[in-house]
Amino acid sequence: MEEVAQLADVSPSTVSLYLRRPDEVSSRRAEKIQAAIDRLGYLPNTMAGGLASSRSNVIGVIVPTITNSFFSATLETLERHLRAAGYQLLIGNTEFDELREEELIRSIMSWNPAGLVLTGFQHTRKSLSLLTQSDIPVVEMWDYGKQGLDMVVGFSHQTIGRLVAEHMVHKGYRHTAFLSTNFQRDVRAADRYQGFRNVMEAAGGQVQLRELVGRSNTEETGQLLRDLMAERPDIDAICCSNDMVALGVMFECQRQGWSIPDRVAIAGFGNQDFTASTVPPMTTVDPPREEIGRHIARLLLARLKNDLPDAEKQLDLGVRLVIRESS
Amino acid sequence: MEEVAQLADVSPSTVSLYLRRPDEVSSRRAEKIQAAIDRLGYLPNTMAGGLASSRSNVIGVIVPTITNSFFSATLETLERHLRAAGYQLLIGNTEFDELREEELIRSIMSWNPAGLVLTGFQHTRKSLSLLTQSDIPVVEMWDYGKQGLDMVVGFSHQTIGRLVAEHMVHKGYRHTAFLSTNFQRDVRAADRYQGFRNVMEAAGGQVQLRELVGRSNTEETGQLLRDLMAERPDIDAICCSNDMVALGVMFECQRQGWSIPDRVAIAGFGNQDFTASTVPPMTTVDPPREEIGRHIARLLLARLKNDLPDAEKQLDLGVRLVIRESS
DNA sequence: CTCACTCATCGTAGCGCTACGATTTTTATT
DNA sequence: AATAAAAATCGTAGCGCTACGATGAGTGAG
Repeated sequence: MEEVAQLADVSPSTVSLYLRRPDEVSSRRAEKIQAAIDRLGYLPNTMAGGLASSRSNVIGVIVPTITNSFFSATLETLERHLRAAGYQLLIGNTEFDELREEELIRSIMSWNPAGLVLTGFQHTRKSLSLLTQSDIPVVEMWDYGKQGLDMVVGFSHQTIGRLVAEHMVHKGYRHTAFLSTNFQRDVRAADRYQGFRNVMEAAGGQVQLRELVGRSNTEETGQLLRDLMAERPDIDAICCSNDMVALGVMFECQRQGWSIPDRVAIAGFGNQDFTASTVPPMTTVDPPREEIGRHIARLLLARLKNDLPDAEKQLDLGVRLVIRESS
Repeated sequence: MEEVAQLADVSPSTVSLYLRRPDEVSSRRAEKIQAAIDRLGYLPNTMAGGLASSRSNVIGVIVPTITNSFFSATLETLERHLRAAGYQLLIGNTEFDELREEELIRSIMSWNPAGLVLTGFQHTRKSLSLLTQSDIPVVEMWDYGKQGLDMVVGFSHQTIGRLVAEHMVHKGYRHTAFLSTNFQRDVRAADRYQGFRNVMEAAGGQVQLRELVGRSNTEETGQLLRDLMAERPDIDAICCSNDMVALGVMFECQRQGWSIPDRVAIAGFGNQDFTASTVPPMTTVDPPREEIGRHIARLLLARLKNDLPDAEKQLDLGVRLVIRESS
């Protein structure tokens, strides 16, 4: 910066000002400064800037895993919008472990970030106290309906289960199963199950619950399905905790020669790209992946400019039931 | 830090030393300092530390997209290994745009990172000069065989095409097609095509090339396949640029009643989880997703300790052809 | 042509930490 | 007990920038 200033024949302060608020510098000097910057290949030191101004352009985002098209689509959108506003994302993944989340929060907070985005409402006590003690804006995403720390952008997972169950009840299915990734890993799947079961049982139907042990994996899914159908041959519809599980179920049905939806109806969650093309096309629920990212950026930016009314801090983006031929 | 020092009755220097190299502080003070830290909930300021030591614990990683299980698996592994060594990942995605990559490099370099990980060998002139002018360790990943900037960890995409072609030639297929995501978006798919075509044509076979327009998407894939087969009904094998495309092809075959592999054989790339469970199970090529992450971490850490011999800077991790019933 | 006023530029004092040499304390040796 | 050597602790001077009040240049009115 010193060097740039010398070459442009101005003081370092002016260079700094030019970098931060270019229109407050006369165009004559602005040009000289820009020329000097280009010539020297000068890159400002973000850390020094952050230290001096005691705020940073960092926004931390913590997701369970980035190997999952759900969160990664949100991340990508969020990144695009926040980068456009001059922010840098610091991404951490908890691998579905609350303690890792706590570590990550600690680690990210040491950057004194401008904001923090977490997935869901489940955090350790320590995490909560860390977050409430600092006054960093926090967004909890991908869920809705519980007490949030600050801002919330998501949707209700119970509603998803409810929508699918209502659809299945309407279609006349009563002997159903809920085939799920492990609840311990994916707490929100448990909410979807709750929603599904409440409606199904209220309508006089039954729900058999089966959880996968490891990461959801189409092979294990096939095995679980065979066991389930051997034990409960009357099952006529299966609600899967996500599209990947549903895909595994569809493959197994094809392998066993069980026709979909006549022998058994199937529904997933996620509305992943391939669901439109399975044979038959898959009924699923479309979560607002990108919208979540977009709205988080919006709320966060408004909050950082201090004009976010309390009334708009919680956002339920809803979901859309996509009915196709598999049910 | 000041406060911690006062509470623990030592100087700030000692607190700093304790934080950086705890075993150089007597256990008596170490305990007092830790107690003070806990009591005050002290979190060190990473920016101040980075500024003062003029090096940071940041490692930048730039991938085309994180919405892709290829890169995200590598990212996850890389993150785990580097975090264990005290580094923080700064992730950027280029959305397959070289200019965005340049911007990202600039933005990440302003953090003066300890290292930088890029995807592939294609960069703008400016990017190259930025990278060569600084002495930041650079890793180029997910490719191999071209001239790298510094370290390289990946595998040859031509080899992948070659392996699939050799397998298909061996099985007697000669009227083939290569169905691909857009080469502009995915430059490495073009290498796979080259490898495939070289071998297939050398064996007297033919290759029809078809590129998808947008993001790979199973619906568009189906359309493209129908057109292709209408135009070239003699086609007996299709090599797809990745598993998702191959899945779209398999669905369309099922819909059309074309038996796999009798009417047409199919191969993909990626060895994604679902490939083992499709009907029939899909022939594909397994890339060393996690290994790439692991080895990048290893090379980078060795390099940062200055003991990476030049001979070990380039790493071809190879791939594995996974032959299943679809071909 | 002067004066008050506005806008552009500059100088200085930190931001919170680390590096490093100076100083003090502890330990080992005779 | 005295001394050297080693280990632990401390004080000071920045790291590269920004914030902010001080200074200088430019502008229009009288």
